Amino acid sequence: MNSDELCQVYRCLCDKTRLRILNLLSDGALCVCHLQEILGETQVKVSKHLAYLKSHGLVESERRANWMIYRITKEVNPILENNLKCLQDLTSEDPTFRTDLKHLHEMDTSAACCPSTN
Amino acid sequence: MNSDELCQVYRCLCDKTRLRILNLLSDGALCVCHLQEILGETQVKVSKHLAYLKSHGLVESERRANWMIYRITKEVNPILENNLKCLQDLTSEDPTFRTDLKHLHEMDTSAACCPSTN
DNA sequence: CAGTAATATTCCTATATAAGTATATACCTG
DNA sequence: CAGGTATATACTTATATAGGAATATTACTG
Repeated sequence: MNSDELCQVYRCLCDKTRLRILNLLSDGALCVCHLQEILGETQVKVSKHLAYLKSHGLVESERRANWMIYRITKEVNPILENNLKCLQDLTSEDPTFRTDLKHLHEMDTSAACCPSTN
Repeated sequence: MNSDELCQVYRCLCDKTRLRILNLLSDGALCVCHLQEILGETQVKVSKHLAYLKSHGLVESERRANWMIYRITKEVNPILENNLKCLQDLTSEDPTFRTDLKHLHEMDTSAACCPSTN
């Protein structure tokens, strides 16, 4: 990785919605509709931020029927990995991250779109 | 630190000139003219990026006669500290960072503006 | 105090990007 | 294939910010 790619990773990290998405995906893959529900944001907004993250290689996606499942890219960028750990440390301090994760864990994962339901 | 402050740190990190500055300052305090010379950028550009970093608390400055000495803020933000370490790891891979540090070490530090000359 | 050096700020323009509205695409079901 | 659901894209507007030119500020020197 060079300095320009590094800047690009930070550009991905400097938006709150994207940080929230990455925080949630750190816990495992999720479909757009679940992200949308947890974040309480519009479909367009979530979809566009996911597209941004994907276009810069931080996440990857896979279609399952109607749903698109997003996950942190498997060969994780080391810088990203490092910062995702920081995010987890912040979870205890920041109410947004904490509440997001709480919602995630309370969520019904029996729906067809749930990646775990395979 | 909360999620908004975290975003702001990443905003500081997502510009190449600022990353180069932080990389150099990781090695110790420097005046604007030295940064300017090493980076090969205009005075305005360097000064404005330093102002940006300062306004968000990543660096602090101190006047010494005609010169302004900038350094990484002493009570370093843990996220910043973590990423500065990553920068150091990247130094071996990225030509820009490496060359900047090389210039720094070759620089004449006997000038009046040098922070070490105290 | 006049001149000079170092640095900061103001004003301007160009570009990236965030977010909304509307529309398109992909896939499933009957 | 018609209709519905999930997701993506195009278009538009507003805002942040990068960078340049000119100017202001601060401090030193004689």
